Amino acid sequence: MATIYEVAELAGVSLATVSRVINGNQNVSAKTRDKVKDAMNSLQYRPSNVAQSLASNRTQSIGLLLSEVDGPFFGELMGGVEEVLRKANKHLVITPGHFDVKQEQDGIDFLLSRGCDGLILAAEAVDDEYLVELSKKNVPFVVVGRDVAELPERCVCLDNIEGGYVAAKFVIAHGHKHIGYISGTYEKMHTVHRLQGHKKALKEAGIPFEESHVYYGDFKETGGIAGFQALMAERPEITAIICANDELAAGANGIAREMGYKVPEQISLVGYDNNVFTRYMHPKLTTVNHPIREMGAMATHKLLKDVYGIEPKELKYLFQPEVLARETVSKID
Amino acid sequence: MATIYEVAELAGVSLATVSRVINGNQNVSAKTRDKVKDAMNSLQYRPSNVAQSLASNRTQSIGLLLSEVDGPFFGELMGGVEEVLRKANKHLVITPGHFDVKQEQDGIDFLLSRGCDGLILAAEAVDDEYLVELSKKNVPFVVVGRDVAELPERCVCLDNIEGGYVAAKFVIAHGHKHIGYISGTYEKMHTVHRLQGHKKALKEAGIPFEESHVYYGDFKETGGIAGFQALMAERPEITAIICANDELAAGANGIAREMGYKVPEQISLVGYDNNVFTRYMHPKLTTVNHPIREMGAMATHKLLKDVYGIEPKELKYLFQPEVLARETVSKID
DNA sequence: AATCTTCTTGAAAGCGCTTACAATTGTAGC
DNA sequence: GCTACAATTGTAAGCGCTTTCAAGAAGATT
Repeated sequence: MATIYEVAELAGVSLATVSRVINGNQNVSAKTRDKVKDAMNSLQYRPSNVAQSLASNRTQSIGLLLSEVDGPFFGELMGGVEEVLRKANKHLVITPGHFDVKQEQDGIDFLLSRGCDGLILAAEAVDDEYLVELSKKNVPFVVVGRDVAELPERCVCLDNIEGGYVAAKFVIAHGHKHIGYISGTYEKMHTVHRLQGHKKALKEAGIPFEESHVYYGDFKETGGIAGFQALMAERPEITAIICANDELAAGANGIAREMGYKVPEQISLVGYDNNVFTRYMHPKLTTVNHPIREMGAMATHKLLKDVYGIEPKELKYLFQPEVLARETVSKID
Repeated sequence: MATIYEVAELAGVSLATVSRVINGNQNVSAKTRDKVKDAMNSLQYRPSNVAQSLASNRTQSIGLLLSEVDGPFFGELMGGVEEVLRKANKHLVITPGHFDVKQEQDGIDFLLSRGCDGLILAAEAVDDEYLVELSKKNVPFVVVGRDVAELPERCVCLDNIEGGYVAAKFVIAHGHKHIGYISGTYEKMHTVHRLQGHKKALKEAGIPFEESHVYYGDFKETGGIAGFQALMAERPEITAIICANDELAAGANGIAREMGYKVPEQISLVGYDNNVFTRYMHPKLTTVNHPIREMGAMATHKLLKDVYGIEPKELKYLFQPEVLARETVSKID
């Protein structure tokens, strides 16, 4: 691989001049520029990113920490980030945190030692305090999908209270009065918020909230299955179940069919997130839209502004969820 | 961010010694090592990956080129690669090629200029020749999901002829004689191979192959819809349709239901790839397993061996597909 | 005690670039 | 032709590390 020295020599100029044409510096005469470009071409020269980074203290790359590299949710997030970055000619370094505090911290350390100019953190395991500490260290970053009170303008998130609220309201508007709720792990703030919005809608409708209408599981299909079984066994009056995410809803939908319940005729179902797979479900899942792709894109815009001064068209930190009415909620009286 | 100089000074040793302890070199006395480690801790020192890379000409990272960063198929591939890399303490740099020749080439250039020690290429758009040229350039790489004849031991792929064969054989064994086939874009080798295997199975069973039983679409849900409509309109005797991938099958399944066909009672369906979403489908899709996660992992092992001399347990270049019998194929007579 | 080894350590070059700053060239005005 | 200034180019330091080579320290051997 040719280096800048060889290019300089072949073109008969100095290193500095070659560096200038690499970086599009205007203070180079057209003639010189052509000479250098010819030399670069004939040597098939490609600047070493590593050396550039060391010298300039900029890597032109953004680090993304997410929980897992597969899965529909994080896939969309990545897609949103990647698209914006690509247009800005910046690069993406991804590292998974696997829902684990230590791995998330290691991931952040890795991205930093890797010289990322800024970070996008979809961190779920580390606590707020850790992020607040990080923010004091002069590391540009933005958090996705989580609202750290001390860090406004650093968090891009979904209004989960509203999400829980609109889901419940939608079901109530369809005449349901006995509404089950399958929740994910309770520790997560977004779980708490969704349920909080749920309760708010019940209250507004004058429906008393009952703790026994709620099942707490993991965020997986299995949780949906277990939750459905438990709720229907103990509270058979339930006519609708709202799930804290789509995987739970998919699990519930599957077991409902197996147990002989007709969805939505006998039992209505609502998901959350609008994962891509919901369109392959039957009946098509009514769910709450979680615009994670747009949120990822927005987080990227914000970071691009902070780090490179690239001005975004608009900036928005709180996204509003809405119900996507499809086929799993029926009207009853 | 502290540098190695500061650590050296605080510990009262030279740069070289600090470097040795960073790299776990054995020729450092325990006492010195401790001094250095203490200094590193108290300064919160973290070596600069960039500087290390420049000096050592190794970045400890592997580049992965794939078509898209979201989507179940590539998600699983990434997952497989990432897991193996993480265990080997190497890092992953991902770049998407978006099914486009230019973007794939740029992606490879990027990964190279980025100093990746080796590449994993799930390249679909660039031609074989390009890869053969690349192989002459002393760049360690392995190709996933594609068999370049000139590059044995560099390609990890699925036996797609066998895949097409077992799918057709499975359907034939269930008594079907009029079998439709929804194919993806014909230019891709794996498409050709799958259809080739399909024909082989027909031939063995004494069923004449008819060109009008095949529909060529894209690889998306839309192709499945269009294909299903076209095939059923023109060849209503068809009782089973084999699709070149799961998305096509999902499309076919959806439109079948809409058109009032019962799957599998009236029409049987087979997919290909075993994407994760197939488990959310109803009825659950009978499909051909494509162990892309394992293939990604295997490609990574091979590269780890070539680049860093890490010996893998086993190496395997050709994976065998098999039919996962679920709920979309019925027995007829 | 003198010599030979083996361990540890340090000095210094260099990885391929960027970027002040200095030097040179070119241009315009007189 | 000369000066003043702008445009262009070059010099050289330095980014933070690795690594070769040599030197010094400590043990082993006679």
